[in-house]
Amino acid sequence: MKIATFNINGVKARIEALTAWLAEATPDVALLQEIKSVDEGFPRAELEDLGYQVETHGQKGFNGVAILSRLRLEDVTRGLPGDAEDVQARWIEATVTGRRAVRLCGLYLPNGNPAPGPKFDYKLAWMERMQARAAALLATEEPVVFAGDYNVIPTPRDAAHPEQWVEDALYRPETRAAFRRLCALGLTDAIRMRHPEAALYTFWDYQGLSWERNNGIRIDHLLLSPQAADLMTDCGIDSQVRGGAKPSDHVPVWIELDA
DNA sequence: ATGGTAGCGGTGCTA
Repeated sequence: MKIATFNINGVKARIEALTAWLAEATPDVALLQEIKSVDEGFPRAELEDLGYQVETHGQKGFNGVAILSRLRLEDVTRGLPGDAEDVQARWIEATVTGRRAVRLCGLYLPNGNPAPGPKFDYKLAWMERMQARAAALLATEEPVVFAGDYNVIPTPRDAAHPEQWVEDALYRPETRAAFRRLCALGLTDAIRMRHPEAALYTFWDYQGLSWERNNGIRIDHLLLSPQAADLMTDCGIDSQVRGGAKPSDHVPVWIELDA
């Protein structure tokens, strides 16, 4: 079972790039972030025509997450528990069953800039809520995958120029500490399990010739429960997508599970 | 060097 995460930065602007990547990469499941669309505006038919079940959690203008799956999705839930006042569409869950059932969490973690400030406070509070949800899911001892745009640069190795990020909400000590607390629950960073030392990135800014200069950061992650980590046979980053036509500023990251 | 790019939606915000 191939599971990918992709921040597509606007699903309507990206539908051609998205369908081209799906045809090439053929993931069984794609977790999308920043669809920037309400549910009614999502280009559902184009993706259903490729054989995908489509589950969306949209919002007008900003944010928004979705799951595409060629295998049947069940028990779909929308929204991160823990704050009834939070209207931002950043979390969706579903169970996908191949030879085994896997619980999927698709997430778009808040950016948090400028820091300090209310947006940074929201980011840290959101990470605390994710901590609670992850702990609850880990207690099931089932395979669980937490995939998405974390807006977290975990270590200096995850940025081409870490010194440029020291004041940024993606790299501040509080952010990195919250990410480490998540990992300390027993989650495994799929890419780092397979490639502990490599300079690998998933985002290159549109500005300043970042792609041409490989001035990237690694902020899109798949964190695996112990039972999911046991099933992983491969993983990768489709960085070539960043060089394609009308690209997102993020690229897909994927895992293969023996499930 | 106080800019620069992109999406959404129809202005300024978000990233």
